Order: sequence, then C-alpha cells, then structure tokens
Amino acid sequence: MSQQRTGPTDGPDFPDLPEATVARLPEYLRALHHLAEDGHDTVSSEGLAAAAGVNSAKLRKDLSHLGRTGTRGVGYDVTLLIDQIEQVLGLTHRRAVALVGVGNLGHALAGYAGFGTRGFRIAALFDADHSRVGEHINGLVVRHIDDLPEVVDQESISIAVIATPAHAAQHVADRLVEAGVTSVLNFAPCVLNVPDGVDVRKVDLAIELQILSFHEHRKSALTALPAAVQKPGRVGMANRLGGEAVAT
Amino acid sequence: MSQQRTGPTDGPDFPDLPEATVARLPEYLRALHHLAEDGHDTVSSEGLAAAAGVNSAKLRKDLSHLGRTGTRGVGYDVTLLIDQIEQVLGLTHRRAVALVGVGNLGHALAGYAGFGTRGFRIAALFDADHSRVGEHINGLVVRHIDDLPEVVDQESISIAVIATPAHAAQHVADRLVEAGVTSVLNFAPCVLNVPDGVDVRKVDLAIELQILSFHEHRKSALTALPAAVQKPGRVGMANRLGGEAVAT
DNA sequence: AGGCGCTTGTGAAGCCGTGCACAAATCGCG
DNA sequence: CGCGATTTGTGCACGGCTTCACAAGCGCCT
Repeated sequence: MSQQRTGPTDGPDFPDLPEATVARLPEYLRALHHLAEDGHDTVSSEGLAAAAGVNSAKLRKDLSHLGRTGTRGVGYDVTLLIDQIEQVLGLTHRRAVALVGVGNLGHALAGYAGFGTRGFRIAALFDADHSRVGEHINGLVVRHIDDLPEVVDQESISIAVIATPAHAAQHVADRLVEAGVTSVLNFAPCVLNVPDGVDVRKVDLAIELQILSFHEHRKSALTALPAAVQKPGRVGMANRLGGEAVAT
Repeated sequence: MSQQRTGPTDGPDFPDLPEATVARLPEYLRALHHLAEDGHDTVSSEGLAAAAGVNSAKLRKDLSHLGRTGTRGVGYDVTLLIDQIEQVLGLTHRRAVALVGVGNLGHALAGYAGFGTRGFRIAALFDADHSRVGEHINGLVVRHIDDLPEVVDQESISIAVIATPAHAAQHVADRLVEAGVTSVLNFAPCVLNVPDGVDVRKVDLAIELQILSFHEHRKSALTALPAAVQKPGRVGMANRLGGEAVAT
C-alpha cells in the first residue's frame, strides 16, 4: 500500500481511514455486538461480512486499516474487534449529544432508545418556542435555545442534532457552532453552511423516498416496455442470492 | 401493479443515470422549489450548485444526463427544470406509501409534513400490536399487519417504510415483499435480506452519530499534539472558504 | 449585423472504492 | 515435527465519480 506513513508519527490513533470505511465500521460494530450476544467468540470475515451485508474482501480491507486485528486460519476475536472499532470511532466514553427542536420528530428522537444503547447520551433538549420550554421528555427538561452556550459548556457537548423546521435550521446551526459544537446531524431539509472544521451529516427523509421513487419509476417503465432493446450487461433481474441494498 | 405510460413522451425517457446523480436530484429539486418561491425564473449552474451545496461542474454534468435542459449564456429555467426532475424521479403523481410500526419513531414519521409536501402520501399505517390497531394518527387508522396484502393492493402501494424494532424488521420486510412492495425505507438498525428487484434504503440514526463521533475523535486527537489550546470546545480551525459537509 | 460577455456542456485526467485472486500466516492433527 | 486445511491481508485491475479547463452556443448591446 502506498499509504503515506509520514515520518515517525506512528501514533496510537488512526488519522486517515477512507471515508467509506468509516461509514461501514458502525455497521460492523452492530453486527459484532449481535454476534457477541449469541455467544460467538470469533468470526470469519465471511461470517461478519454476511451479517453486515457487505463483501468479505471489502470487510477485510476495511479492518486491515485498523492494524493487526485478525488471526489467519481462525478469524477475528469478537470482543477484541469490538474494542478496536469502538476505540477508533471514539466510543470509549458515552458522548453527550444536544437535541434542538422538540417538535414532532424531535420528540421521537429524544425517546429513541438506539442512541442510548450505542454510545450516546442525549444530554439536553432545546427549543425556541417558550411554550415548550420546561416540558419533560424522557426524563429531560426542555430548555430554551438561549441556554445553549451554558449547557454545551457544562455538559461538554460536541455533537448536536437539529430537528427544527428548515427555516430555523441555519440559525440554530450558527448558534450551535458559536457555542462550540463541532459536529451536527441535520434532519431539517436544507443545506447548512458551517465553518471549516465543523462536520455536518444530513438525513432527509423525503429524499430517501424520492430516490426510491426513481427506482420504482424505472422498474415500472421497464416492465411496461417490451424487452427488446436491452443491453446484455445492464438491466435485468437475474436471481443472485442475497439482498441488494442501496447504501449511503 | 399496472403503471400506465401516460402522456406524450417527447424524447428518450429513462436513461440509466449514475446512482450518485440520482441521489442528488432530490437535493436540486428542493433548492429549485425554494428558488421558485423566491420568484426566480432562471438559475445559473453556479447559483443552483451553491443552493444545493455541491460543485457547479458536478451539477452541470448531473443535469446533462436529463437531456437538453439549460440555455447557454442564461442558465436553467427553474420551472422547466423542476418538471424535468420530477418527471425523472417519477414524482408526477403522489406515490402512496405504507408505514409499518407506529411506535415512537413511526408516530413521528406518520406526522411528518415533509412527506406530503414532496410527492408522497402516507396511505396506510400498520402495526403488529393489537392494542395499537384502531388508533387514529393524523387522520389515519392503524391497521393490523395482517391486512397488508389487502391494503397494498387497494391503494396501489409500492413503497413502504419500516419503523419497527430491529427484531421484527426482517419479518415485516418479508411480508411487505410478499404483498407486492418493491421499495423499502428501513429505519430499523439491521440488515434486510430481500429478493433481487426490491430496493432497500436504510437510515440508521445511531450510525450517523457514530460517524460524527469518529470525526470528533480525530479532531481532538489532532489538537492534542500541536500547539496546545486545551479547551475541548473550540478547536483550531483553518480558514478555507465555505462550509464542509460530509455528504451521503 | 456583428462582436462580446456569459454560461452551458463535455473531453480528459485523476482519485477513490470495489472485488478478484493469491500468497502468507496460523492452527490442529497425525 | 510437518502437513494440510483454513482464513487473513493485500497487490492489482477495473469502473465510477469528481474536478478542471475549455470550446461551443446563446443573448444582448452597439
């Protein structure tokens, strides 16, 4: 590999993993926890790949970036691998997360158990609407967004979730960044402008459906047409095994 | 499911566009609607790219796949482009969507206005829990999952959203496919196996946070070494222009 | 009518990610 | 102790996506 080993800094951490690999590590982690609960001590790359829904070669290459992990002829030690991935992802401690906007979606997110079980703690809820401030949700009190700087500092929050209407999202993002938040998960359907050094990930539910809509549209167009003009390599629903997933 | 070809199809209809392009078209569409509301008649690729948060060359190449769209020296006609994209995405009619699982998250999704305003209609709610069947949510009655085939057929549903716990998701997916659904948006944190020809997109909220966690971890590891300002909140930021977003 | 400025559309180059195929490494067993 | 079975780690080639840079086209102004 021509991965640049820049000099002596063969540090304990892993500066550059491919972004695609990073996006898959959580998937492996989930599958590994599942395997651990089922009592497995080791997994082969083939087995873990199947559980995570990816190609086994891809999985091995992904894990190879973490350093020595597997044992040839045996496989991967489940608990060891869990530890390594959690280390790399920075999940060795529960990260505090702020949630802004306790409307329809925000309410649900505040109560979503998956955050708690996978390394995060919703540490604070915010809303701009004074009539919502003070409300109790899942053991937390909704605070006004003006309290952001104070709470962010107090709770050492670096990640925030935006679940506000789109028109408020940019303003909220600005205030979050100002308060010291450096990672944002945005559920509002809009583009956020943030300074360099701040990461934004976006989840747009309608977009996901629209992408599916395209594929539906294409499928129905194909079945409506005679199967005359079709290139050999392209379309066609050959029955290979396993599910296909359009991933992010 | 008989999808009739309606209208005069003037031109090559559905070329296979790159998947990456398909994923961005909804983003453009949203930006265009926003521009239209602001009274813009035309947009340059530069302007639309900025509104959608992408590179302008990429945007032009994306749109070039749709056929002749823009006018050199002028830009793109906003309403025309909206029509073209909606056509390609199959959004010329509102697609009926089924939502399975009206728990915490499902409730919120059932009430999410964004679906309605962007081409979809939640046509039915399902749950396996009999105590939830009959409940009214947002003008819809929750039906038991056994009614799936009947309702899917009745309402011509081809897209479904799974918002069940993970352990139930595969079973639900099987029944959806059996009932004729060919596109699934999965919110349950698990891998779904579906036959070929069925599309699955997955949204895992915890994974998004874990990816952000990695970047947080990396950032803090970087600032630990060089010039020391040990305030955990505010890390040193380079000042290149523009925000950075970790995209899909 | 002709030129000029602006914007699109695209050829070409480079980068990243994927998957195959195989050598290296490890364990278990005779 | 050595051999075979097994599985990891990775070199390599390929395809897709992104980005740059620029020629081609269009409208406007003189």
